[in-house]
Amino acid sequence: MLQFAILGLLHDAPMHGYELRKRLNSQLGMFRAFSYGSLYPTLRRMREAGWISEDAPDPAADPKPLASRRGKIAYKLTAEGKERFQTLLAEVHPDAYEDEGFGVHFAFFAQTDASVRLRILEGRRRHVEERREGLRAALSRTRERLDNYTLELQRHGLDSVDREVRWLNELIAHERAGTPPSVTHPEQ
Amino acid sequence: MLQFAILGLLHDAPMHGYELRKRLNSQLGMFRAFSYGSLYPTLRRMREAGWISEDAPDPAADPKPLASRRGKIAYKLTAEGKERFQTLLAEVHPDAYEDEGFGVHFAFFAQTDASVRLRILEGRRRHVEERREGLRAALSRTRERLDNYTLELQRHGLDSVDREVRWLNELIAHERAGTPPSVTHPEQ
DNA sequence: CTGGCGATGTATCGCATTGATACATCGAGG
DNA sequence: CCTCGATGTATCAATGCGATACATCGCCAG
Repeated sequence: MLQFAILGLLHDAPMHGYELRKRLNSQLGMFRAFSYGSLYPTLRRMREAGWISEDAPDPAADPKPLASRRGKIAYKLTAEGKERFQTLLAEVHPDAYEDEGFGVHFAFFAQTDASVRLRILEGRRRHVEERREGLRAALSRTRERLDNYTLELQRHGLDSVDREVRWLNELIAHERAGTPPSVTHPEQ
Repeated sequence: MLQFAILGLLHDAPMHGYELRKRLNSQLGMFRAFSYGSLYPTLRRMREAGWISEDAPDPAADPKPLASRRGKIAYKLTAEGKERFQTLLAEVHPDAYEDEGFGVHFAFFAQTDASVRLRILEGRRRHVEERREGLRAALSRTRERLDNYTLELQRHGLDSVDREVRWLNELIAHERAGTPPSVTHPEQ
């Protein structure tokens, strides 16, 4: 998940951890927030796996006698890392239906095959529809037994799930027709 | 957060852990999912804090020689637990603006003072509006630089944030007018 | 020109949470 | 009778979070 997002961001250009975190939370963080506490351990694991390399500046001449000597580190993809990203892009893992995973995978849709896009969108729709049915059932089952606020909360939740289904339907229709999405409403 | 939710659910009636988890994910889990791995440790901490008691059936006659002997445990609130719930209901902690915290607190709005309801709704609105401005800025800043899919994702995110603001506006208006919410649209 | 302040940057620690799994009982139905 | 799904308690490794520490740099107000 985090690894997939990092691979995708570094695919464009090498980056420092700081920049990486900013983009994670602005571009991909619609559904998810990431902190340094998970970023740096993940970068270390990815380096150990050989996906990325750390481009540290020369640790040569160092007039500072202090023990804490830190330089800026530019992380970039290795050949294996690019390969790994392509593999992840192509596979339709169940994670791609979950809230977090879907957002990340969707953000890289422009680099994916049309068939993969369609399968992920349809899987996501099935996933969301299942949740919708669960909410609907809960709402009609517990109606009259719950107070207005709880009902309103459930109704709002059902509403937003409903909207996502419609959004997915539009995207799927575009995908089947072969036309790109989001040409319609230009600005709100 | 989890503790608050458990206190609220046990306030109605004693419950087993299994039932507790089901309700956490159906009634309160609109924004959040809970697993046993957090439920049981939390229940243990709450018992140690004196807020709940575990009503275990007699561990007396036990013909099974096996080491693993487990009985059903009914968790229920103590007097301190009820007191603790009232305290949490009345305080407007910053957590009440976050996604997870807001959903839980909102679910117990029927048991809260009108002034607390209003302050939480307004704090939530401010919080969501800030996120909306961030998304708007990101969208207009990166337009033209991103592909259609990423733009569509950001637009969808902005859209749902926008809808929540409108929802909160309605609720706040009802709150100020003294009328209960959700009387309007009866069914979708 | 200097002192502070905010952005950039790397890194770690304790704790909570997840997701998977194990184990156990019980009622319904083929 | 026997399996299957719901009910039920519980733990474990891996992962993530939130806070924090530390360091450099540019800018600009006093």
